Amino acid sequence: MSYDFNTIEAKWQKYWAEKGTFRAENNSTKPKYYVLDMFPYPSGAGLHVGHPLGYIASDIYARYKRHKGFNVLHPQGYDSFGLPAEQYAIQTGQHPAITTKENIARYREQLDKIGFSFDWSREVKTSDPKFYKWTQWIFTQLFNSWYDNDANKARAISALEVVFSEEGNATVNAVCDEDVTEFTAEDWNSFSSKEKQEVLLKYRLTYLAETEVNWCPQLGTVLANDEIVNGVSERGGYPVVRKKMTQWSMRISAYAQRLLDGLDTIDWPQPLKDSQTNWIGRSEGASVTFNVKDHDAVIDVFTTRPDTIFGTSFMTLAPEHDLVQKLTTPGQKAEVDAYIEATAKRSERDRMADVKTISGVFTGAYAEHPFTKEPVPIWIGDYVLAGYGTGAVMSVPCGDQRDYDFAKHFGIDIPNIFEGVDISSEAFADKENTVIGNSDFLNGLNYKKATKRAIYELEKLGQGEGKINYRLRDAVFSRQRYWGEPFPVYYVDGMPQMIDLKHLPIQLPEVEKYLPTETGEPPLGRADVWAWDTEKNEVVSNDLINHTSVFPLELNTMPGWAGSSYYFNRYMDHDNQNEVFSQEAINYWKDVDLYIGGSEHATGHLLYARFWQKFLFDRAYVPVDEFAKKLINQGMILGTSAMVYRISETNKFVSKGLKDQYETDEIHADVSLINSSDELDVQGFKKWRPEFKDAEFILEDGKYVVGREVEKMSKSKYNVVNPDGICEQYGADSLRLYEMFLGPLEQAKPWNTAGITGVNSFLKKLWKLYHNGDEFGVTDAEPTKDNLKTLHKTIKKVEEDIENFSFNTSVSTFMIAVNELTTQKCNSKAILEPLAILISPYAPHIAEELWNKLGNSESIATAAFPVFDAKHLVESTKQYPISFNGKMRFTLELSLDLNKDEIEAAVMAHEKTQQQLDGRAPKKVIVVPGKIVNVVG
RNA sequence: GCUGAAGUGGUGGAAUUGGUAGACACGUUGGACUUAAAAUCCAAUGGCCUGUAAGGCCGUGCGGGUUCAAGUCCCGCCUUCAGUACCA
Repeated sequence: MSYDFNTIEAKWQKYWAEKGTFRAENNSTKPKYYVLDMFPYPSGAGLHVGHPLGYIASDIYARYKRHKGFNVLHPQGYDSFGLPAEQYAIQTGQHPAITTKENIARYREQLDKIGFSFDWSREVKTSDPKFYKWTQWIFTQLFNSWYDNDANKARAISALEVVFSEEGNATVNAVCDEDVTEFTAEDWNSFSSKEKQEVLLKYRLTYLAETEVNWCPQLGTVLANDEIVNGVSERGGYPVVRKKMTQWSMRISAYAQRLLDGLDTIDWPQPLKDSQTNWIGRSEGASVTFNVKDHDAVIDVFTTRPDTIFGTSFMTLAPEHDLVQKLTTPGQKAEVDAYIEATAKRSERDRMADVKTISGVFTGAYAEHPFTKEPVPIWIGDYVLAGYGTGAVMSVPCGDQRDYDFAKHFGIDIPNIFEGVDISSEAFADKENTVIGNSDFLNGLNYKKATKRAIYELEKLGQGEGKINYRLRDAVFSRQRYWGEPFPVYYVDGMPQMIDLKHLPIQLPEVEKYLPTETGEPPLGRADVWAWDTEKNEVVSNDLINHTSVFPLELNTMPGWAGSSYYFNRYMDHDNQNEVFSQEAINYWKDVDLYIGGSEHATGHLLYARFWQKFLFDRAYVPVDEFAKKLINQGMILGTSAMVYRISETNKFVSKGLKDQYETDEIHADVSLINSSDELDVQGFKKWRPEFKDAEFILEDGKYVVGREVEKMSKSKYNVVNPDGICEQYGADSLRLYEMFLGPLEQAKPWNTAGITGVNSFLKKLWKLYHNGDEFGVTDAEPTKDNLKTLHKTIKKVEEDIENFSFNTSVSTFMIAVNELTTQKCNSKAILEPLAILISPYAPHIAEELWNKLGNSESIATAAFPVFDAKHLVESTKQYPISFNGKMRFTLELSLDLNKDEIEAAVMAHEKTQQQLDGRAPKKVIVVPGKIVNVVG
C-alpha cells in the first residue's frame, strides 16, 4: 500500500467539512486564540503558489494552538469590492457581482485543495449586502461623532450640540475644519437648521469638503495618497492630476498622535511601524504668522526651525496657495499667472521627476518680519507643496538647502545667522552644532534654547506658537465608481442626511453601463431607481425627486478600504442581523492575536483599520483600541521567468550562450515549456503563440538554452505556477511543507518546483515508517532510549520553531527524525502517535490518516501536543571537544548526571585541562544537555 | 537623500546567550536495480595542499578591533533589496 495522497487528501478534506472540525464557538472553557489572514481580493487570475504562503503559515499556527488547548478562531473571507471586476464589467457589460461570484468559487476550490483549517461557516464578503449594511452603519456612526481634544477621544455629536446651545463653541477644543468661526450660544440658537448642519459638518469625523484631490481621468475616480505610486495610479499605472471636488473625507488626522503612540503597544514588524511613522510624519516646530505689508492678510507658516527666524530673507508660497491672487501686485500679475498655469500643466509625475530645476516667481508683495519689522519679499515656488503644512514657508537660505538654492538662483540675500560657520557654498543644517548669532535676543544660544526662546517671544507678540505638524492628511472617502459600498446618505437642501440603521443596507442599484453619466456624475447616477423617500423610508425612483418627501441619494461609493477596516471584528459574529457584532462576541474574542499578510498594506489598510478600531473603541463598541496584537509580513514568493532572445527585427531566436554575438530582444517564454536543465521545448514554443509559428532557432550543443530571471510571479511574465497542479502531482501536504521549507516566512524567495521532490520523498518515508511492507504496522513495544531521544529532540525543536515562526527549520527537523527512526527500525506506537501530532499542523492530511489508522476515532486536530521531557536528551556520558587558542583541542568526557557545579569542578580538576590551559584553570564551564562545554579561561 | 532589512558552497538555506560553520534539501558526479527510461536505494560533494589515507592550510561582502574563541559583538567601508521622498 503506497502513499496515495490524492485519495487521502480528498477523504479528509471531505471529513473536516462534514464534521465541522474547525468550527469555532463563541464561548468555551478553553482560552481563546484568534489567527487571521488578510482576506484576498478574488481576482480572475486565480491563485498562484505565492498566494497561499501566508495562509499556510497561519494555518500551521492555528492548528498548533488547537493542539495546545486553545479555542481557535481562524476565519476566511473575501475583499470582494474592487476595480478589476468593475473594469471587466465596463468592457463586457457583465455585472461585477457575477464575475465576483465566479472568482470566489474558483478561489474557494483552490483553497479547499490545500487543506486549510478555516472556519468557513463565518465567511464574510465585503460586497455582500449583509456585510456592507454594517460598513454603512459605521459610516453613520462616524458622521455622528466629533473628536474632543480635551477628552482625547471621539464623542457623540449630540453632546456637541448641547455644548453649542449652552456655551457656543469658544470652549470647545475639537479637531475640526480650519474655517470654523467663533459663535455664542445665542448665535447657535438663532441659526437655522441648515446653518446648524453646516457648522456641525465641520466637526464630524466624516465630512463633506471641497478638497483638492488626486483625480485619475482614465479610471474616472479619485484616489487616496496610498493608491498612488510614483505619481501614477497603483492600479493600471495611469497619470494622476490635482482637481477640486466635493468629497467625503475621514478625519483620520484627529487620530495622528494616537496612531503613532499605539505602535509602541503592538508587536508588529519594525519596518512596517517605521513606514506608518513616516507616513504620519510628525514634526515639532512652530507656527508663525507674518503680516503682509499694505494688506490686511496674514501668512501662516510652519517651521521646524523657529531658532533661525532672523535668517528669513524671503517667503515662499505654493503656487496653489489661496493668497497668491490676492497679494500679487499688478506689475507681477502676468508673470505669476504664467507660472501658475505652467505648474498646473505639469503632472505630479513630472514635478517629481525633475526636482533639480529651480523655478519660481516674485509676487511683488512684502511681508513684515515679526521681530525686525523689515520687509520680506513674497515669492511663489513649486518646491513648496500646497498639501503640506500651510503651503507656505519662511525661507531661511542659510539654514535650509532648498531655500539656499532658491535664493542663489534668484539672487536673493543670504544673511548668515550662525556663529563660526561658512555658508558661502551651501546651507548649514546641522541642528546639533548650531550657535545662533546676528539674531537679537537669540544670540549665542544653541538650537534647543533658541527654539524655546523664539517660540516664547512669538507667543508674546501673538504671532506664533509651538506646534506639532503631521504629514498625515484626512482620507478622501468618495469614489466615482459602481462596484463599492453605496453611502447611506441622502440630501435635503444640499445637506447630507444619514439613513437610519433599520433601513440599511442601501443596496447597489442596477445600471445599464458601469461608466460615469454623460453629465459627469458617478455610475450610480444612471440608476433610475435611486432616491430616498422619507415618508416610505425606502429607495424609490428618481422620477419622484420633485415630490416633497423624496430626496436624491449620494451617488459616490466607498473606497476599497472601507470594508477591510473592520471585517476582522465581524468574523466574531458574522451573521448577526441586529448589531455589527454582539458585545458578548467582541468581549470574548477581543482582538486578533496573530495577523498574517503582506507589507504592501502598511500605509493603507493597516492604518485605516487601526483608525476605525480606535474610533469604535472611543464610542465603546470594541473593548481594545488596537485590533491586532501581533502581525507578521510574509515575504513574496517570486517566479523564475524563462527568457528567450530574439535577434532584433527577425523571427530568429538565439540560445543564451550565443546571444552576445547578436543584437537581441528579451522575450518571456512560458515556464511550462522549459525542462529542468533550462532547455526550451522548441516545438512547443512554436505552437505556444501564433507569432512564433515560423520561428527559427540558433542552438548551442543541439539545445536551445533559456536565460533565467527571478521576478514577481505574474500572468504577463508567463512564470505562474498554480497550486492546483502541484497538489495533483505531489499532494497538498507536499505543497504545504515545501512552501515552508523554501525559507524564512518573512523573506522573499524564488519558487522552484524541482525542489519539491525533497519534501515529497520525506512524506513517502514517513508513510513507510508506519507500514510493514503493504500492511499498516505499529507495535506496542516499549520505545528504546534512542527512539525517545529522537522524539523529544523533535518535540523540543518543533515547538520552539512554531513559537518563533521559524517554520522552515521544523521541516528539516521532521526529515531528520524520520531518517533516524527509520535507521532505528522504530515502529513503536508510543513514538509514532506523538510524531503524527507534531507533523499534523504542517501536513494535516497524512497525519490525520495515520492517526486514524492508529485507532483514534476523533480527529487529530484536537489531540494534545506532546510534552517535552528533557530527561530523554540526557546521556550518561558525553564527549565534548574543547578548543583553546584555536589550535589546542582535546576531548573531555563528562557524566551528564552531574549538576552544573559538579561538572565545573570536574573540569577544573582535570589534569589535562590544566596543562592545556597553560596552568590557568578555567574560570567558568557551562554545560547544557546536548551542548558544547563552554570553557572560559 | 532619508528609513529599514540583508550579504554564508553551484542553488534555497541551517548554525540557541560568541563555542566543532555549511544542518536539511535541491543540483551535480559515481554506483546498484533495469533491455532502457522513470521511480527507488547507496556513496561522494566549500576551496586548496599531500599519490591515497591520516592530516594540514584557507574559508561566512571588504578593512580593522575586542576575545582563549567571532557568521554572531564593536568601528569604518562596499553591495543588494524594500519603503519613502522638494515634508519647510
